[in-house]
Amino acid sequence: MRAAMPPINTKNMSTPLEEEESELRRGPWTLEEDTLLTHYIARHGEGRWNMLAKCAGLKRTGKSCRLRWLNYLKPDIKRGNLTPQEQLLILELHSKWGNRWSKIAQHLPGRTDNEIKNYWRTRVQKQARQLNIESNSQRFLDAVRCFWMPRLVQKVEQASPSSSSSSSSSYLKEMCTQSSVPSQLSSCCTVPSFPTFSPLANKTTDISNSSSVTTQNICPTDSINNISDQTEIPQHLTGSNVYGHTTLDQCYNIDSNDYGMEGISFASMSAVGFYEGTPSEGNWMCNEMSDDLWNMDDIWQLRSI
DNA sequence: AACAGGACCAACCGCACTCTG
DNA sequence: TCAGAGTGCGGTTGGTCCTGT
Repeated sequence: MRAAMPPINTKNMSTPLEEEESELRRGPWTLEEDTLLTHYIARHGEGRWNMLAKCAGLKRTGKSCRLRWLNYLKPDIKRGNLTPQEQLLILELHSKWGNRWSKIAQHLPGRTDNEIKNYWRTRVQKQARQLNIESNSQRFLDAVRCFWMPRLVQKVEQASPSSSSSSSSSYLKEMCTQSSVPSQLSSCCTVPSFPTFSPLANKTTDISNSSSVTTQNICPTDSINNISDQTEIPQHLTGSNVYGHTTLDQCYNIDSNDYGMEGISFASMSAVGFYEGTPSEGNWMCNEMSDDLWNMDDIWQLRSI
């Protein structure tokens, strides 16, 4: 992900004449506008955005000012790559709430709904396209939960074993301590328990020690999105939980240093019925996927067996 | 070096809901 | 109760940057 650059954009600066001609400015914000907005809010606070825009001397709509403040200028906005924890959280919360970006964003401090939405559209939906699966389909949701999320959990553990004090990992920890598996999550595959704050397990297990890996059943077959919107986050992820009936070896390559879907085998996908297509021209298997989540070598190797 | 295509992300749009007078 | 203003949200678009050829 590229670092967001300050909105310095002189070519979009209007001349006075142009400003007279068009009452309201549109397009990228200038540094001057950002300064005006920031200083005004620092003095008078947020709210009444239309009035604020006028009083601050901004030739912008109130909506535009609000969006700029909330998505970019607000002091607590966190910029830069989403951490594996955050990605995991997004996947999990999206599986529960769907495209409720603002609601999801509430659980990722410093991240905006817009940023999360962009992440979903550019990264997650890309995977769905390459799998020839509708990103809003249950099949894709299942794939995410059974294959992608466990890998993110691994990555989180490998990358920052002591990060449990962060807000997101604390949250995830909390998730694992709560239980109540939705009845619709019947077992269909087997995956390891994840250590500490895995949202997928309530057992603490060293993932690096395969002998200690325990299994649990989790299967997202039914619509997770149907889970009550009123349910607080962790309640559907629980101790016994979520991923279907293939073995650990089938499910993913535990030695992979990458995270996400990379390293997940075609065989395992097929085993649980996630992928029914065949590698062919134009589909995801034929694309180069340098930064993608599925390991092509594994896929072809397993297909040849 | 130039170009094309894709990825990324800031910003806009339209709609729905809430608030206020 | 109602109309208009304000606000929030999700979907979409367009510009910029990156990468591969």
